[in-house]
Amino acid sequence: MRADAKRNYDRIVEVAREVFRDQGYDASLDEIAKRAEVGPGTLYRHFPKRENLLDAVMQSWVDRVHETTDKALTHEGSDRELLLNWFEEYVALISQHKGGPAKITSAMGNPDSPIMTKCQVLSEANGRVIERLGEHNALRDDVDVIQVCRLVGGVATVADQAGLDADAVRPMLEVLADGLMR
Amino acid sequence: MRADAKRNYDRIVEVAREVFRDQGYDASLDEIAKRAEVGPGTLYRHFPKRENLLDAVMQSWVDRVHETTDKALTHEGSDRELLLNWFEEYVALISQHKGGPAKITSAMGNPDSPIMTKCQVLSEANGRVIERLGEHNALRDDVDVIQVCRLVGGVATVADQAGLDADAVRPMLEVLADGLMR
DNA sequence: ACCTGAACACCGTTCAAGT
DNA sequence: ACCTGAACACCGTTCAAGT
Repeated sequence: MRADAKRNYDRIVEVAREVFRDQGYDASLDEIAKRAEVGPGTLYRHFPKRENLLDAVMQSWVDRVHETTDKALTHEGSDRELLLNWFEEYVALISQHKGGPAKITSAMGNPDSPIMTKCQVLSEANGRVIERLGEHNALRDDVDVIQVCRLVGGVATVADQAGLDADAVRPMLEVLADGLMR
Repeated sequence: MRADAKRNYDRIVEVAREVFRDQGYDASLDEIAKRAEVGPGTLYRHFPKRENLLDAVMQSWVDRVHETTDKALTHEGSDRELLLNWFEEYVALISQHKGGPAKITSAMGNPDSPIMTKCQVLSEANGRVIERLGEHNALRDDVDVIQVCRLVGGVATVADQAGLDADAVRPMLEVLADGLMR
């Protein structure tokens, strides 16, 4: 990649991260191009679909997912508390930007999505937690990782779109945790 | 209301019902106006916000909600089966149009939404089922009607946006049902 | 090879003119 | 009182011209 191309690429991603944070995932691409001081064509050259830009923005967020999962697995307390705590972290992880929970959760399990690799990161994180609880025989034996992603993602999506706070989300996650445990 | 106004109102709603069914809730209002053979201003006069049009389109659907609830309450079988069967009907009811589950579920509990009365119909329907199961002491005593609407609506939203079929939805509803029962 | 920015298409929304 | 449709603003997307 040529030096000026890389410079533009980085500027666009940096600006997009700010704009998505402030205005959500449906923010105007035109404004992102303007703020990054590039023509709209340049943005399209680097990111043919909006989701390609989302994927680039989420790149720096992968590390945080791993850290959060590591930390959740060291949780002291009952299996139920561990699971519940993880679900809250999961909701927080995918709710960084308005509109994020819906986009991420609907892409989950779709191999053609531009954000597929990010979905895999989340799916694997969930897998680690489920596996740990599986060692204790704490979960139903028919639980599917992707189903759990969709269930918790569904709660996050509703919370995001209805503007619910953590206090309103918690009891819903409790229902999920109870429904998933033996 | 003047005769020509009523005629236009009815035409718009009729056309909108078809277009929403074919293209989902995000269909172009311009196209609806064109197909109904009215100017865009006429559509805006009758329906200042898109959701006012949704509300009018959903009017004829209220009867079906009541019928479906009546039928679900006569279900022979265990409490769990009754609840599960009702959840499946609920998902079907709010999934008539693409984009519907998200709009309806995020409006749930918001008194300012133009589709508030439709949300109340759904909430009351859920209340009747919960009350019935409450008589048998089958449910946790801390379940809130609106939480149930959000949980089942969240599953419906994810299914709608990811294009999942009934077979993929069922196990998720089972988790919800199990999590809600004692 | 990459960028620019004019140009196009589409959509929501408003409002002056008309009946 | 209601309708019409031109007009405006905004946005995504493309592509010929330029470096």
